[in-house]
Amino acid sequence: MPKRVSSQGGDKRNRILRAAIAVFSRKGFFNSKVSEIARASGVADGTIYLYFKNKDDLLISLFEEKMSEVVADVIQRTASGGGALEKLKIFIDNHMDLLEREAGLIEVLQVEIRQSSKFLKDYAPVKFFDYLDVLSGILEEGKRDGVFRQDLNVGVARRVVFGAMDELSRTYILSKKQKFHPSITAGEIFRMLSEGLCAQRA
Amino acid sequence: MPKRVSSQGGDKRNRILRAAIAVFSRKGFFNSKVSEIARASGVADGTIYLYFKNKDDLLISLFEEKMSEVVADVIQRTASGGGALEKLKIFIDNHMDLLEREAGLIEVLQVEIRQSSKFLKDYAPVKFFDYLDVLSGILEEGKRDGVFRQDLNVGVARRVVFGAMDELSRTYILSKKQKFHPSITAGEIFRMLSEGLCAQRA
Amino acid sequence: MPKRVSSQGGDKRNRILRAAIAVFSRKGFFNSKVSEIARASGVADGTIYLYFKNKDDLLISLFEEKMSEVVADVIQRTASGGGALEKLKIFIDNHMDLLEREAGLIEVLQVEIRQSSKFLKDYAPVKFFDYLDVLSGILEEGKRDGVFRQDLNVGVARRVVFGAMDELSRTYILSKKQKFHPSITAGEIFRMLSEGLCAQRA
Amino acid sequence: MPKRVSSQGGDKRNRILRAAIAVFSRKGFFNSKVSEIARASGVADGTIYLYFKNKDDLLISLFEEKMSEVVADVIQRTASGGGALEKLKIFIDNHMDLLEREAGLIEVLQVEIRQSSKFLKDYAPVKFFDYLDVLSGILEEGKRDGVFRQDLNVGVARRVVFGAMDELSRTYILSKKQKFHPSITAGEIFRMLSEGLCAQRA
DNA sequence: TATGAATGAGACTTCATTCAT
DNA sequence: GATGAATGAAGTCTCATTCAT
Repeated sequence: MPKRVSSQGGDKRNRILRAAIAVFSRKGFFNSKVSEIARASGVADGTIYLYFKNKDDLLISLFEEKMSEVVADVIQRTASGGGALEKLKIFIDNHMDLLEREAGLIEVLQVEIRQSSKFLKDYAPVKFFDYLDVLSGILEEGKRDGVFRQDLNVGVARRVVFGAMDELSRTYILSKKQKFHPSITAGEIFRMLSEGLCAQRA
Repeated sequence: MPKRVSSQGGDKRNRILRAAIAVFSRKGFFNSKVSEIARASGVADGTIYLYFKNKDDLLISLFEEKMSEVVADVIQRTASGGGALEKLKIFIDNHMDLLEREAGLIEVLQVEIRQSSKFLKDYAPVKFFDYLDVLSGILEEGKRDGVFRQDLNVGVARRVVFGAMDELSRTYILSKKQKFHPSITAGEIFRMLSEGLCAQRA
Repeated sequence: MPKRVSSQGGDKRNRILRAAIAVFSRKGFFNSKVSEIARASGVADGTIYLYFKNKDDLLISLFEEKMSEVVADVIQRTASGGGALEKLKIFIDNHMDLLEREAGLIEVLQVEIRQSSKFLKDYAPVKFFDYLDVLSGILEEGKRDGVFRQDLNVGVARRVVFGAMDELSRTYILSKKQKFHPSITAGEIFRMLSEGLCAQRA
Repeated sequence: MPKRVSSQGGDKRNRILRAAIAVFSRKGFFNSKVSEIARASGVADGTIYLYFKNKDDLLISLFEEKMSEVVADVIQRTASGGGALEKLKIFIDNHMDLLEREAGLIEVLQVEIRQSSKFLKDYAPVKFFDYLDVLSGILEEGKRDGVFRQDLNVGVARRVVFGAMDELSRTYILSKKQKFHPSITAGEIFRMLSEGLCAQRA
């Protein structure tokens, strides 16, 4: 297996990864054929097995590597936020913006990875937890600074935030009419999560 | 094809449906074999095809029928709530409670059906929209009564609510340690959505 | 198994036979389903097995019984012919006329029975030989009376006659435009076989 | 799909085709299993699908390709005949001779292809018509040259000739005792068709 | 006799993976 | 490293036949 870092930038391994995102996002993991990814990458079927152990490994590698970039990126972006609330806004904006910047990737994550824990033996989506941990960090900071409620259960809250973003992502992806523009929706989500649904505080 | 309505409750069609829920929820749709469902139902492989057109149809039927019951049930339950806020609480409580009452079903809905729009040709998960529509009704009522913010975007809000519940459901299902008990979590979700994350209103 | 001769005329066994002809002639033996024949007969699937041992037996019985009628009929018809030549003409006319009187039956015989010797174990199409024997009889009579050539090989000749009629039958059946009307064609066949292709005798 | 033209004569595609002829001719199309053809070809089941779309395609390809050779060959052979009558004799001799040279092929053509028009959707046996067209050409030539009757209906006549040859072929194939030797029979057929059955012209 | 739900063997076909070149 | 023809295990589905009613 060739080393991951190649001398050339437009490297074969990356072409396969990119093609896999495209194919998986279009047809789903189980309906995608390895030969299809090979064709889309411009390599032979067998070549894929020089870079990845098998089809499962292709999906996992894809997720791990791309998610690493996403996590590193969102850490940097939120770092520039003044306070927890602003950081949360950046996080949400960024997530929804990924829908446009990395449409295929998000689509794969949406449907494939979240069920992968069930189908792929012995796989824990570490990078997904890293992503959630960024959220936890923001929420903790907010609690510490008195911006968020002191009795906030961060474990639940981070899932509420992620779930909201994620569901709107799915809506966006599946909707053919594309009713919500992701960046506009991001604002709505942010307000709803920070202020709540109620007209006035109980 | 035998008639759908049988005099006995423990009818063959239902046995297949129940077995399918169990198998699909354990291994996922694509990893489930029809023969496995047959074995679990105590019928021959061919018998499944007397009641369902094919494997896809089994999944869709399962979803449509079980979701119909869930929708009818939640409509009735929320009807008893005094105001929109109480109805919302009931809705969320009920959703999280389904995790215990209908564990397998929820698991199937989680991972399979929601992606089905992509994989199953010409299938729109009508019953899922019915479920969301119940939420919309509650949110609209809340706006009308001044309980919820007047500028609430119901289309986004219902997805935020559903996404939050759904993500916590997944967390619950996938977690082997079962950190959050669903009913306790329901309270957290409700508070977070109604009041927001912030310590005080901006 | 009920006795073949039933008290009622419009008997169940006959309904099945008639339906089988219709179905086999439309889709061919291998593409026809027993349940389809049952439906077309207005009986239950299982009922067919009260009258016939299995699907093969249905085909064979159909052939034997209908062919018996055809043979008996053509014997009677040719008996009225004055000489061998006239009898031959009657035989050919009758064969082509069957295409209209018993379209489905002829179609089944065409494609199914003649290969049956290969597919159906231990089956000799006795009735088909009876039919050919009628032809032999005519040819022999013609030789005896000096109407046909003395050196005629009857074994070959009867096959030539039958093959010609049969091929034109197939043409008629398969042709959607129905170029040849069977009775007109019958005349052509008769002339060609009796006089030959040549303009004048060598 | 591997390229059709291989450098070696004993190419994989051809091995499959040859095996298919053997198996189809022995058991008939519907009773032949793909796995049987694979075994007879010495390839894996899946390999067949690298060269042919499906089982139907295998039959059709077999027919088209082999029949092309037969047509090309008979065109060349008849070309050497002096007149229409001699050409007709060559045509008939050749057809009967195929029974020995290409026994399996003829057997497949006999039973399978001629019914295929009914069972295989959207398939017209073009090559079969090409074969008949060679006959038409000979008959037309004979009419033009005054060798054959001027009032000969070529459309019917070519079917009479073909039907006669074909029926004798079947007789030969099915007969276990092999009463008629094909080449001897060919002479009988030729005489019968050219001169007719009658002792003297009516 | 008649029914038709149930059976289950077996067929076709797909496709992840391998390995000789 | 790269190829892609070949493999063959495995899955979905069909349908002739049975048998309890």
